[in-house]
Amino acid sequence: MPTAFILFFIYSLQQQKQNTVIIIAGPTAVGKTALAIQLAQHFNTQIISADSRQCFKEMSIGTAKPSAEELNAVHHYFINSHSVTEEVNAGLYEQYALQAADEIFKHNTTAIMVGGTGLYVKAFCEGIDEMPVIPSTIRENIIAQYNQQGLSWLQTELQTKDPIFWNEAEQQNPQRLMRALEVMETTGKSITCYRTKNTVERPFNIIKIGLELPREQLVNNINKRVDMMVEDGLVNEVSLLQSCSHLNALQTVGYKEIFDYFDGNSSLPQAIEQIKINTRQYAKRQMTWFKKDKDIHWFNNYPAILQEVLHTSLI
RNA sequence: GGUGCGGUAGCUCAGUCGGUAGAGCAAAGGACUGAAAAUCCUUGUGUCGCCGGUUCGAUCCCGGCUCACACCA
Repeated sequence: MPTAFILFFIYSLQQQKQNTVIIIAGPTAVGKTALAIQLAQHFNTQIISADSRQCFKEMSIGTAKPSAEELNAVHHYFINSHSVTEEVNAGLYEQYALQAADEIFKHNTTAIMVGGTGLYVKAFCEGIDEMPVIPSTIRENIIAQYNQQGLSWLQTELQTKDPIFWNEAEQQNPQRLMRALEVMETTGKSITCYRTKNTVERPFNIIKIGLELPREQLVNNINKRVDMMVEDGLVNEVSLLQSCSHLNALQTVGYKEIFDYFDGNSSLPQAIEQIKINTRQYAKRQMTWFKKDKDIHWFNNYPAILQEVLHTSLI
């Protein structure tokens, strides 16, 4: 039983509440999927993905989804559950994942969550504040004006319309500024009014496990995986999505670089190299996020642990 | 062999009318409550090809060498 080492650790953390969600976090290409499936099989339970891109059914190769066999072996929530044309965000994810956990707890006391989207994991564990629904016309209008008039226009808008937010804002970050502006224009209230910083107590245990690899090894995994994606037909997958390239779902490593290639802005080898670089940077951002979470129990060099434990079955 | 152009940060290059240099990218670190595989912030990095000359002082001017590229033979 290769997951023995981590299982032993999980059992040592048993708590008072009946139900438990075991969360596997970590950077891309570290080996989260394989561990999650082993754990799910051990507990005879199901998996909730916490990945903001694998939920899209049109995007498979470039998002490194679990294989068909893996999906067959263990039921996954939030994989292939949405279309790229649908809006998916952290608030929606919280609701979706809580429901999925409820479903699983009907038949099991343990659920597995796995994914690299830190904000989604946080929304699930701690809750995310109720926010007003923004009419799409307001959002589109703001985006259009920003594209036309630039950052300084956005900055002036916020300075005059929402000075409370402005004082604590990332003043160079257009996405954050546009978000605050759309809330102000919709409700007349500052987005800061909606941020309670309260964390919700969930009616189940949460055990967080983080997987980490030495930098060099992770880069190696990333490079190999990107080459594999290309062999598996990444270019073709992306070509089928060309008409969707403007959608949020397609603002994704592995897709935007191939769009650049289609647009004649780079050669294919250049695009592939850029995917590797951008994936590396993405993995780094993931680590920056997860390292801040003091509840995560880290396992370094997990494959090496596996090798060690394979022969000394603890369970 | 001759002519031309070049050799400056890990990469692509800018620059110094002579006072030992700076952009982009990469890299490293960080932030992040409805776009989060997104978005944003911070930070280095150097025998300025080698040897000599002129000069108080050379990466810059001069001479030689060397390497790369292009063209001519």
